[in-house]
Amino acid sequence: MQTTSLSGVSHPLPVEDPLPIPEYHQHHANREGSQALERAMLHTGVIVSFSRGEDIFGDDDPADKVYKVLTGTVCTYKILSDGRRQIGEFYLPNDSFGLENVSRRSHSAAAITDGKILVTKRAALMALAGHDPAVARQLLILTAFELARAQDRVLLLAKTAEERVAGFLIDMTKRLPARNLIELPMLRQDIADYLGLTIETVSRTLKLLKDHSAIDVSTRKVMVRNHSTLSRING
Amino acid sequence: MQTTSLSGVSHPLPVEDPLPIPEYHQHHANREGSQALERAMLHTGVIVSFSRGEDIFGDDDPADKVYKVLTGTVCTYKILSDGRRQIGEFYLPNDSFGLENVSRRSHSAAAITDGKILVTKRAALMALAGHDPAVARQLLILTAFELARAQDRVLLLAKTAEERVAGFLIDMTKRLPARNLIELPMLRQDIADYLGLTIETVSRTLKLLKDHSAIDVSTRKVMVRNHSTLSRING
DNA sequence: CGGTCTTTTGAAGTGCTTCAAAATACGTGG
DNA sequence: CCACGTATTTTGAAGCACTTCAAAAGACCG
Repeated sequence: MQTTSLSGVSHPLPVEDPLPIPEYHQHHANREGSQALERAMLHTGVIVSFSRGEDIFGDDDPADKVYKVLTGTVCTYKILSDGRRQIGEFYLPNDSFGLENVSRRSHSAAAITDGKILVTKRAALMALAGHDPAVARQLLILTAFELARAQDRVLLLAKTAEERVAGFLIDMTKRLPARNLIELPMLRQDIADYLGLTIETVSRTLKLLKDHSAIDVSTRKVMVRNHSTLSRING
Repeated sequence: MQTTSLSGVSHPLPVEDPLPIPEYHQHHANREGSQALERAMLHTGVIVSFSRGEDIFGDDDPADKVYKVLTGTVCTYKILSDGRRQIGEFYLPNDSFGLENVSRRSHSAAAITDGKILVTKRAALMALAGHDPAVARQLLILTAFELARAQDRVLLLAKTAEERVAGFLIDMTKRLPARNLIELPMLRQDIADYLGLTIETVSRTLKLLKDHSAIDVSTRKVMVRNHSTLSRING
């Protein structure tokens, strides 16, 4: 297996211990087939290291690869005409991205933190899926799962600032390993660009949630004090 | 094949002439496999007639079926806590929906106009996909295509009212058969709920686009006068 | 510690919403 | 085909949630 680095430094990468898989994913990466796709990607793919802020692919690049986060956090984003940045999605360890069926990217992807991703040619995966139903099945499940994610995001963006922030935090508790302590890999600006708000509104809204005794906030950590309050606010 | 009606009236349904397929879809429903899934769905599925306003499935229903619009227009939607309705997506003839990987629906689906849909058990499709790679492939392509759609919607909702309406109209020109004359199957309120705006803002914004000589508007038709102006406004 | 980046806080501005009502389109029975 | 009642769309004026602009406070890192 090749190992390359976007920053030009090559990392010989030992195959690591299986990463802890959040419950969220275990539920979907279930039964037969789960390992088949994993093996297929590891076999045909390349591990790439990246550092914070680095671009992984650009807007309008050919969409011929599929990605899986091994460590670190990645986001897709697009710069709007007025200069604002909208983040499409955050991808945490074990999340796959780049699954959408387009010829060219409509988003860019960038690293939120240092990390490693597994990069696989889509065509190679499709070929494997063509004669291994387990691979095909798992690829479909992943894609259909990402679809549900994107649909939930459409709903989130229809809500008020307080509901968006609450929804974001609830989603994070489900995606991160520790249930009540959210260790945020991203900055306030990233959260703002994800929720379609300004950084000031995010800051003020977090304070509001804190005043409602729903959470405790520090710069990079959010402690969920009252999950039901948060859920109620989420709507 | 069975034929049922949600309105309780049974329609004996002759197999109709092949529906005109918009270019948009031809591009993706290409080559080998396209017919395989189509045949699979027709073979294992049921055709259901519905009339305007009727619900096709409800929020929290088991998500065990996949749908394809034959005629008419369908939308998925969710009622938010404050009573507002957010439309997830519109589905036009030949569009598939309900592909997302969840156990229960997070949206409801309803008919925007009278029409017919093809309803297939997801499990049946998955079983067929398990021993026919062409079916599996086409199912993945459809799902990955729907994913790209949903991601584009996230971007749309980040924009200004004028950009949203322009973007909506451009999308419609791509999805509907006639290129410059958009025959809207939905009401202003549906458009508003789709774009996360109020009906008043949609009305005012359409007028604005008309004043910019980008379009002509009547109640159920929009004529695109200047596609490049519309694209520029879209951002 | 000193410098820089990030976050918070405050005050004023604005794009969209809300509320209200007129104008128009639509369906239906006569 | 017209008249009438209802549903939809448009238009106007006021309000508000979030943004913008500005600056202080705090966090991070060599």
